[in-house]
Amino acid sequence: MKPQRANSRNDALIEAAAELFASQGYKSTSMRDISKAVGMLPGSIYYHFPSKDDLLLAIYESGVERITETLEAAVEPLVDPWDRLQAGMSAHIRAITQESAYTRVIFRVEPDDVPKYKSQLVALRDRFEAQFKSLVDDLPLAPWVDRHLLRLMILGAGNHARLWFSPDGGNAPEEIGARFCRLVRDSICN
Amino acid sequence: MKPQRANSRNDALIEAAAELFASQGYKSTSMRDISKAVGMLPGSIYYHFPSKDDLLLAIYESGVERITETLEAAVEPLVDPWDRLQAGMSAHIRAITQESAYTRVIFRVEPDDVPKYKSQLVALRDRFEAQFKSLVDDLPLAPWVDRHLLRLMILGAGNHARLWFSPDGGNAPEEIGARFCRLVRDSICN
DNA sequence: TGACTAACCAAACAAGTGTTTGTTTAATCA
DNA sequence: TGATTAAACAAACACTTGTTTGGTTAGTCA
Repeated sequence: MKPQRANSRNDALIEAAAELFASQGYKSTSMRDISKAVGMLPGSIYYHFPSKDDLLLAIYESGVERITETLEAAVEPLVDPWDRLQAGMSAHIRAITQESAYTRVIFRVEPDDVPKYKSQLVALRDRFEAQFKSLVDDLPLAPWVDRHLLRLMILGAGNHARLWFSPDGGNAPEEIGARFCRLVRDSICN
Repeated sequence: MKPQRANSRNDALIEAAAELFASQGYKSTSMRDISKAVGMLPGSIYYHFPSKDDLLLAIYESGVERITETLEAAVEPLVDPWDRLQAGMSAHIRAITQESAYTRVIFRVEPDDVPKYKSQLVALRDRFEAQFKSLVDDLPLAPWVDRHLLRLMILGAGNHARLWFSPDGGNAPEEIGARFCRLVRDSICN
């Protein structure tokens, strides 16, 4: 009466692959790397997934699902538009630097790396970025502000954190998100 | 009396490699791709460069030299700190989206892709990013503004443009740089 | 003219790639 | 118990990878 054994190995496989894709990138991770990490032979992976590309696609889908839910959960209880943006930016930084490997893969692996599923991967990324559209649209801004470009700036600032964030020593993701939000919000010219 | 023939082929080779690295990425570009693009056999490349890694390093160095000079030239004649920042951001966007393949490689290929020269590539990137440090430091800002994080936000916003910039249809790099700068400068809360 | 060299070709090399095939083991279920 | 199936192994396959080696050609220079 323990039919979960089946899924457990499948989960371990996808988890190990996500960890490697997130830390080494897609092209630099071989099926042999993955098989070694999960403790099976290279060919055995193909019982669970038809190809390396499909494996990544599955990780991407899980990752986007997680990040969208996490972001929604962080924003939902808040009312003030600026509070909501801050919570969103914090969740963004968290997903990119700390959270599960699934979410980190989304920002590490570019859709270009998998021509076969490029459009799907782009669409998945868009689903996440779209969440910021409403966050920005709800801000009480002067009419001349370019909300589209503001959203792109916010997303860019968050994505970039992957390259400089340091888990120990520097600030926590929540602190970074808060400070980013304050930069956007406050008048910063004298 | 035409000893430049030698360098001309060398330049064509590095140029072709830069074009491919910028558009396809480092791992996805093979020496055979490069050799085909420049019109020689794969092995012939090794007369000019000792390895693929060294080829990338040379491109990186040229790219950083170009972008730093371009940025300096764009900023140098200006005096007002905000004008200088705007010129810098425009140059950044230009280098990432349009300019020579050399500069685009810097933002497309991550140092992680070349473990052998990772530290050198990171150092080269830093040389570029350092230029923004002085641009941000010279801004007349309220004392509570986190200049370090502001610089990271600006760099992130620029780097991100690679993923959404459209040469035709959308705005020109200069227009984007100007609007980005205005977003940073103006108070955007009501 | 003859030695020298820059620049390349032609062909292979060893290692690594994603993937497939046939087989085995262990658990499930009638 | 016996048939069935999930899940993996063992071994190879066809191909691509960066790179090396030895030879060839054309131009330079004393």
